[in-house]
Amino acid sequence: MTVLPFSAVLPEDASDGPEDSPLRSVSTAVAVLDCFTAEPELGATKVAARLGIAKSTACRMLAALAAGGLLEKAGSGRYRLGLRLFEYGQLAVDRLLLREVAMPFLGELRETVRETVQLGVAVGTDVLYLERLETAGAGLRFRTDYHRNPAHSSSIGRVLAASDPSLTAAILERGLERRTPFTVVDPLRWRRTLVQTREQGYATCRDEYDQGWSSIAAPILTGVTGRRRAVAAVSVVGATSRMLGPRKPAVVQGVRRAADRITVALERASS
Amino acid sequence: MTVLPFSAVLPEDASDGPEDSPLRSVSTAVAVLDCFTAEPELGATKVAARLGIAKSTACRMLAALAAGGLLEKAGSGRYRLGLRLFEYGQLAVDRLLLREVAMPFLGELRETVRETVQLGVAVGTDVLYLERLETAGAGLRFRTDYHRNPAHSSSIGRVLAASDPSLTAAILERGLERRTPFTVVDPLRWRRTLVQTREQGYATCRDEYDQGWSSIAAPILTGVTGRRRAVAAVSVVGATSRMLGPRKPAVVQGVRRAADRITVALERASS
DNA sequence: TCGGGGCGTTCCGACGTCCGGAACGGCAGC
DNA sequence: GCTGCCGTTCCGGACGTCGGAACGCCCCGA
Repeated sequence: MTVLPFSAVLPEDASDGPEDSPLRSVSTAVAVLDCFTAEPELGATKVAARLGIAKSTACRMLAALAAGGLLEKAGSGRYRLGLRLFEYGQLAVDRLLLREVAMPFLGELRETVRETVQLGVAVGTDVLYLERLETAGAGLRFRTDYHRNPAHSSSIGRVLAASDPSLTAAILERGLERRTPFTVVDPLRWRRTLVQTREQGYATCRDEYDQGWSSIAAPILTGVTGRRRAVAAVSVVGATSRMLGPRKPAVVQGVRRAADRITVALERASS
Repeated sequence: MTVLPFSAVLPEDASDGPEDSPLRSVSTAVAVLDCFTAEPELGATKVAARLGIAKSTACRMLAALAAGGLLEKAGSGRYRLGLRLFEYGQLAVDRLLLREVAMPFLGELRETVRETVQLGVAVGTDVLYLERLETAGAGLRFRTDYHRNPAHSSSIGRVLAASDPSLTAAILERGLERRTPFTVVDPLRWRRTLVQTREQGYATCRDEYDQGWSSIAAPILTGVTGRRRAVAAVSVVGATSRMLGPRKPAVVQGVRRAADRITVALERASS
């Protein structure tokens, strides 16, 4: 089992670029799948328009993907992502040593802080959440319907960027999109948050993604001493008043402790 | 949002049959993906051998899928399932009304019984677990590294088959594979468990999949009265002594109550 | 240190599969 | 009932794709 897949950074997004790789039909099939990230249900016409291919081609693609279970046919000729993708996805993360090792510590952290706990990695310039443990008794429930965030407005993203110059560059090149009035969109100020993150050993994110919600993250490190890099990060997210008020020191300590213990456990397990 | 994808039954497995659908390369690409359900890591040679295609073809397929993020390249030319599949999979289940509606009730059920709680649907002749809520204080932890079971040796599968003759037939046609000395492999006896399930309104499964572990399941129904069908099922799984001993009535009541409430909530939400 | 085997990758020509346009059939709305 | 929209099917021509063989690499054993 491997700690993490290779493409932790820049897995070549290729949102609309002309796929120049071989196996054109396979490439377009993947592009067809990608259409369903934005829209939950799509028909042949819309897919064809979005990809600039013939309607008949789109129709064949949809049918072929549905035959393989990657898509499923809804009633009126529309399609949606299939459950087989859920299976594959579960297999993919189950085989990640990182997740397996981190899980018990995430559970403990949730018990300690009684807030939502997350485990995230970088995928391109986004943060992908491999795990999210919710807690019942944390007042309002945190939104659970996303699994990917722009890295710049996330405490996990900040932690990951702080130890990875190429990720930092990629994020800045993509641009710091404003989500709330509090999102840090000035490159210089954003870079300063990274410096602070390195000094403190943890990152915070106050109201920058969803107003009223803040998070604190700490890095899970790998590599030899002196050249350590964050492969992932642990974060706690909750209402801003609970995160950055009087409880902040306790939360910070909990997050850092969990991340450090996962780091150690990961080293032992991958040896 | 839709309650459940269409292919709740028989999404055409086609494990090794000669794909007669168009888009041959897409079909083989899907077949390549399928190879990774059994093995976590594969190279071009093994994929080619398993599918009976040329090594060069397999290599191109792997490269194309990796370019799309569905696979990721491990160090030495080997590949594994990519994190993008995890994303797609999460999207697929997030868009299921069933899961969204069921979640709070599953959480409550876990608090009540303090055991692992599952939500499952039928996929072919297997049960696919859409959600599994573990509990910290339940003694030994239940194995968490699978998301798909043969339906015949699962209480959820029994509940689903009990209200679906075509699923029953498909399961029997595939054959009742023995997993433990307690697995019901006699078709007649197995049919009787379905009858009992219908009479009781819930199903049990004692030591049939993993010795020492048993489960109790109740159906989530849909459709008009008189012609109701189980689209999914809730189950509680734990050590056999805790499941089928003195606590059994309490567990049964809890499971049935949760399933009934999800049924009602689903009707209201999809109207 | 050297040689061999295994593996992933690349190259090439011939084959055949896939693309795009147009026509068909079903559905919903006006 | 008509009309527009959409998913699906059919067809011929173009070009992407397949399989075999050769290459380079790494690992293993001598």
